[in-house]
Amino acid sequence: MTIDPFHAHDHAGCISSGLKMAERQCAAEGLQFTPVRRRVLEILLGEHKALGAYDILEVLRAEGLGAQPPVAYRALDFLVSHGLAHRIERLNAFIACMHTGQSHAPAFLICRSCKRVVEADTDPGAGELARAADDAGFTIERTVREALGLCSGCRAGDAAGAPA
Amino acid sequence: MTIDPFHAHDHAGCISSGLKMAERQCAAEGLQFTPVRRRVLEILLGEHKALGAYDILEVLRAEGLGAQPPVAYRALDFLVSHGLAHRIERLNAFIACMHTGQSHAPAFLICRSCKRVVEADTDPGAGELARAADDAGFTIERTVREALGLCSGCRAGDAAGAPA
DNA sequence: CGGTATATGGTATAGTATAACATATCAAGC
DNA sequence: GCTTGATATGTTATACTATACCATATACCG
Repeated sequence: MTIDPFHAHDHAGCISSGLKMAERQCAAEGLQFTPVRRRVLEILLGEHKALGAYDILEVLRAEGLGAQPPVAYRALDFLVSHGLAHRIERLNAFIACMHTGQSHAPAFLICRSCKRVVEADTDPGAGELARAADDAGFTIERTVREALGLCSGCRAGDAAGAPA
Repeated sequence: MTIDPFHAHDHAGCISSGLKMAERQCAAEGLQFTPVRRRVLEILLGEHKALGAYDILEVLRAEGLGAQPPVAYRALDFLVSHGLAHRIERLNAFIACMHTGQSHAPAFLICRSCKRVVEADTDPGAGELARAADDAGFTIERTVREALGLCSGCRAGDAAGAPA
């Protein structure tokens, strides 16, 4: 695991290095890293939480970068399809990738109390899904692996409910 | 794995035994297995595919069992919260449980071609999510594990597109 | 049989996502 | 530099998914 947002870290560094990685990748692959796409990634990098498409749209709208849902969805589709962001199925929401460049099979830990999400990089060939697929002769193309629960900080203060 | 819907099996048996298991469990736990709940489970058992809440509502409506979305969602919530059905996050849809009674951490294999879904029962303590959670001091309460790809039958006939 | 919890029926609305079409911009070759 | 084809943006309208809320009915228990 590279960055653990459940604990203290250089957060300004998350944003700037995330943007730099994305610029480099887009240049290398001949992709257009347009202002809207860049800004959406920046918004996602600004939080270690998953943001809904409409949360992002609200920001874009306030900044005059686009007012209609397709603007946000298109930018998110671009980021997700090039591995710069991930969709969290359980939350119908999106989060910046924390492992850009590495080929990975991401898994996510989602804290129900503080809402933060950590991306854990895992071995694509390992795990229960791969074993079950082997047994059934099933060819995996994409996996969704998300755990909900409490991060260590929230468990300390809160065994059941959800404060902020 | 108990039943593999990707291959031939006694499908009438899926339905009748699924209903019987549910009756038994509801009786044992003092739950009301009402007509709507029973019918929704039966509809789900009739397919090894995930059905959307509105697909189910359509059937209920045609049969005079309820016409509004909350009717379907309430029955589905009941079934899911008692382990008689599962929600497939990736599809925003629902499927009957194929392992009723066993305490389990289900994982799903979803064929993008024939749309069938198989439930694989796995060891809750194993896998990449559990390892990542241990590393981070995270307490898992629920997991989502879904793989998308091609089942063996569909891979044979179709390497890329989706026929039926 | 009266009271409390649970289930049903319904209206209205919130939240998530995409189809379809028009316009603009980019990137490359001539 | 201009044409051309591909890519990106802007917008309208609508489809799909889900829940809050209120009223009524039924079930279960003392």
